[in-house]
Amino acid sequence: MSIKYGLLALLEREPMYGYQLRSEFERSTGATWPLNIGQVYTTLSRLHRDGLVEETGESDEQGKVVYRLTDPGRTDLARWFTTPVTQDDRPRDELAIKVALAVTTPGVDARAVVQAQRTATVRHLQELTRLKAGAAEEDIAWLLVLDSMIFRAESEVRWLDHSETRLARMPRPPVRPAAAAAETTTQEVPR
Amino acid sequence: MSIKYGLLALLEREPMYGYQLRSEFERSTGATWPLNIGQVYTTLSRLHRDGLVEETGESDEQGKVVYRLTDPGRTDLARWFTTPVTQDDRPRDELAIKVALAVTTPGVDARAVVQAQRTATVRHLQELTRLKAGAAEEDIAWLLVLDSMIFRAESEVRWLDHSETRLARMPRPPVRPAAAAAETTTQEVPR
DNA sequence: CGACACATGTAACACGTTACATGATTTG
DNA sequence: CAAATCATGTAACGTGTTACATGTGTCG
Repeated sequence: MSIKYGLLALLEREPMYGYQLRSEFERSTGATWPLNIGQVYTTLSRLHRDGLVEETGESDEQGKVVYRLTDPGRTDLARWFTTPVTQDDRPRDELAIKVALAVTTPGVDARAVVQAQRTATVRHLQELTRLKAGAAEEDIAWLLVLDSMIFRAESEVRWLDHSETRLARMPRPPVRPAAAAAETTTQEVPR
Repeated sequence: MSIKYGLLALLEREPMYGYQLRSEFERSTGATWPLNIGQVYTTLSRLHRDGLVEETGESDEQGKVVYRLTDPGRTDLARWFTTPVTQDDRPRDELAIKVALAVTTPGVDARAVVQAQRTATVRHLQELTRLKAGAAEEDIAWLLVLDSMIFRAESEVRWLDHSETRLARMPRPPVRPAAAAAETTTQEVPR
């Protein structure tokens, strides 16, 4: 969904062709989320099919297919901007799922998972800080995206620390991978 | 991807059938990310095709198709648990994209977007706090997921506030939707 | 000329959602 | 018995990625 509306927003600024849309999108978000060019074309064709964009007469130079917003497209875009993002819109959080399942999966040391992630996230945070130092002051969009990622990474580190202390005062680290699992449950052991 | 490994992790705990996998997954994550039952079956068939799970002889009751991890499946799962989530793994952040594009889209009041989102996120945060108050102390997985969402929502509010002040000391709120856009740029005006 | 960036598209596949079809078991 | 829940699956579609095919324009 984000791509669909990303393209519509860029077209609201000015009519554009596919290749241009990709570079503008990546410029606006500091190439944080590189946009696959194939997807731009398929998304554009769907937007065209649904009447949200139309081709300006290809009076332009050869090849380039320039698109422009239609009125329904403008309406849809305005709706997107005025409607907040809800929990249902957000994708599953892989990290949260991983840690949540780690605590109940036999043979997995949940605290090791948390610590490894913490190292990776802190490293990422340093990279973000470095990027921010070199960012142009007038590139507001990119600065906002950068800050967004920094805030998120910081909160992730805090959550990981919080999780570690919560795991520290817990019953028992799960038993060893292979041996000693049968004497408690005694389920039917195949082969 | 999270689903694939979610299923593998549950199967590491104990062999299960599809319907059971869905309920266990939702129980572990507090029904935060409801799991579509159709997807469970298609994912299971892919996992089976790729040799990561196998059917235990359907010695079980009629109907129920019970799956069990294979050794390659166990290996793949262990790799998932020991490899941190990187930036590339994460999906695009729709909110960040929305705000970033709002600042450069004519006719869109970026600060209104930020404020509307803030209201929605604070409301969500209250709901999460309410949920946490009623959560069982021993349900560690669900508590971790809840905390994860709380930490994230809090950081989102902080970022929105930060963005608002950044937007407040900015050149000019973009011009009105329709009129008065041509006298500055004088681009070719179609139709 | 040859390499590289620009530009458009298609095919194949993975993943995700919604909706439908089908039947067994449980329970009011 | 009727309705709800349990249980498995498929079809259609949207979205995203990777890879390929094809051609133009530019520059060393």
